[in-house]
Amino acid sequence: MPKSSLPTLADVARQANVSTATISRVLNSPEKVAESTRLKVLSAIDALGYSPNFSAKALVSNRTNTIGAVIPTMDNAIFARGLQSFQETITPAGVTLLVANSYYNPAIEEQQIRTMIARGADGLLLIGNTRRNKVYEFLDHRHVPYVIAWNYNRGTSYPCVGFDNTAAAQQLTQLAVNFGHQNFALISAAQKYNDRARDRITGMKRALKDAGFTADKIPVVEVPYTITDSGNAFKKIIQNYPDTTIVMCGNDVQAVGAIKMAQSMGIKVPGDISITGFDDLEITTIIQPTVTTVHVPHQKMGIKAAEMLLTMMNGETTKERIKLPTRIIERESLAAPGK
Amino acid sequence: MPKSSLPTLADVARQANVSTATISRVLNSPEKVAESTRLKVLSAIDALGYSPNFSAKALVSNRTNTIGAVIPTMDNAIFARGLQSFQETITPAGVTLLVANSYYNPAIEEQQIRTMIARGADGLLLIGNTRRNKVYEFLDHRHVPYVIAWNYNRGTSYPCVGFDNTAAAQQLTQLAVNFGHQNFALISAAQKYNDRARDRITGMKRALKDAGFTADKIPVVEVPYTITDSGNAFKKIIQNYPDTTIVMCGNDVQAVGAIKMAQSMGIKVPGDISITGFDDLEITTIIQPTVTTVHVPHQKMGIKAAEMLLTMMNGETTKERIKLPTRIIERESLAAPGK
DNA sequence: TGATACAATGTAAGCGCTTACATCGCACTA
DNA sequence: TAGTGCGATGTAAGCGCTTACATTGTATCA
Repeated sequence: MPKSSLPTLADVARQANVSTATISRVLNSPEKVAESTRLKVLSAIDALGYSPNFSAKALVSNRTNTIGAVIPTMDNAIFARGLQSFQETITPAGVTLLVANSYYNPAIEEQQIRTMIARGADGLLLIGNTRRNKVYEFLDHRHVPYVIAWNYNRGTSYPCVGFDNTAAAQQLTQLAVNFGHQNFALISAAQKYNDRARDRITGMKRALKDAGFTADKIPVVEVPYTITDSGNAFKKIIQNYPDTTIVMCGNDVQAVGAIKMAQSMGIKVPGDISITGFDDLEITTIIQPTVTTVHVPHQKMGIKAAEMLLTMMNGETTKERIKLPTRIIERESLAAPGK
Repeated sequence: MPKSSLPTLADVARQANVSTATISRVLNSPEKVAESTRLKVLSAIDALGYSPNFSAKALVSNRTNTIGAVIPTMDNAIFARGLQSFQETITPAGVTLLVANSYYNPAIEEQQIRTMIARGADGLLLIGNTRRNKVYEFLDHRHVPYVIAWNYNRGTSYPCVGFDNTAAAQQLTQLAVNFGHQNFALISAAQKYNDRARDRITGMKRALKDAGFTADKIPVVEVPYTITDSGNAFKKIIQNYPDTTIVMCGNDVQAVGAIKMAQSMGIKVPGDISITGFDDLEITTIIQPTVTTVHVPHQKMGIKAAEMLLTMMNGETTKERIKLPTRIIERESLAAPGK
């Protein structure tokens, strides 16, 4: 791969008959250079088609203008959309996005974080809070700013922008209780390495407990965020717990899977069984019945996270922690049992 | 942002009592170093928590192990999903992904491409073919390998991996003709800067012409890929062309928007009006009626593109051009008129 | 008119790494 | 024993840039 020999600062300097320092100044602090010189240099740059070597610049300035994002997967609308907003915010600041996926696996995530750091990322966007303390120490030690998004964690002190998964889930469950439901079942993503999923379950159980139910007896099925897996989970629930009147899902995709399966089994939603989602993805209004869910400000989260990171990269030590509001979206899939 | 003073090669060398060259060898060609020395060096590296400086390495080796992807937007499942597969393929090869969006705007795209190059991307993933020749010349001149994905273009010679949008659309339209439809209307994304959209329209019109229709008279409404915009487009079509029996959309999201609007207007799909999509997104099976569409191998495209790029980055000059097959997926939204 | 200040530019060191080339020491051979 | 070859290691020259410091030229003032 001979990247051919591209013109360097020295080439431009020769062409313009000035020193390399002057070229550098024209590029980085033009006000320090006389108008006439600047013009001369600019035209030399143009003539040669010069463009500064990124690596050299990064080496000496210790800045890459790159932010690394380590997200679970892009194949989930909530992250794709949030990342899009994130990017739209950092691009105007001249910062570029480096992306890696963890597949909800902390070991892989840790590896990816190290990769990002090794590549000189000036900042990091991280999702949720399921990782070893060692990682934070590592990051702090390297003085790399980072922001935790998608979850607002009490009891931690990392800069973060998210929302209270627990409270939102609790609130939604409370609503279901008010509708008169008594026999709950939950479908969730694997909780072990996913604090958002875990918090949602926690919130649901908390509401149930508050309402006087024996939360421990509520069936919880853990499956990936896919329509098929969730459909199967729903089927299993109905078979094992025929009294169930409501299935609450940790995510809209799972809710859709459950609804689809219900319909194919001849079960009416919400007539026979109510189903709820979480995230307020577009599909919740496409399917029939539309899905009662929790609206989450994904885009806003991406934007806020970006702004915080940008601030921190400028040396200001924001240890800000932003809790964004969520809200229950009542649609058709949740109703009183038997209605 | 004092990145604190991280240990350098020299530090490790001092600690292990060898020269910097030896450290470098241990890292890059261990077989050239004696076992005992290697162990000594490794433990020094470990003790110091050393990790090589990416910029310095890149500067001297002229390699960043980075691939840049310039896609229209991540906020569209087809790109998000394709990019996910793309990434899954390059990661094991030690290559990291740099992402930028063009928002379907060639000027922005060009800017982003230059940014990627300036950052030393070793390869580029580009979508479609709507850009000035100058860009290709620029890329060729810099010897940066690139792959055009999402469209297979006859008449060009760039390495690409895609599918024949024209043929697929033509085939789908042919099917509609066979069903007996006579009054067509099309909903598309803006064609000007989107060759995929353009090709699909071309294919549709070609089929219509072949069937003896006056293709020029077919109404075509251009709107963004959103449910709302497409719904409005549908409404407009119905108002202006009440005889319409089928609305063919350039994308599944648009099809969903049209169906939703039809239903809210009391129009039966496909009874009163048939509607078709393109891409075979998941939503096509969630909505009722399910959407007849064209299946496109997004993931495979991402994987193939990654493989090609990886090959080219190793110096092999694959000018390969891969045309992936598509296939019509017949579902419920297309039927004979009046059925 | 000579001293002073400051704007414009140049000089050169050094960022952390790779690698061509030089050096060293030892086993092997004649 | 001297000569040869080779594996293991060291030396040092850059890669292309930024920037502290040095230098130059010119306007300003007493």
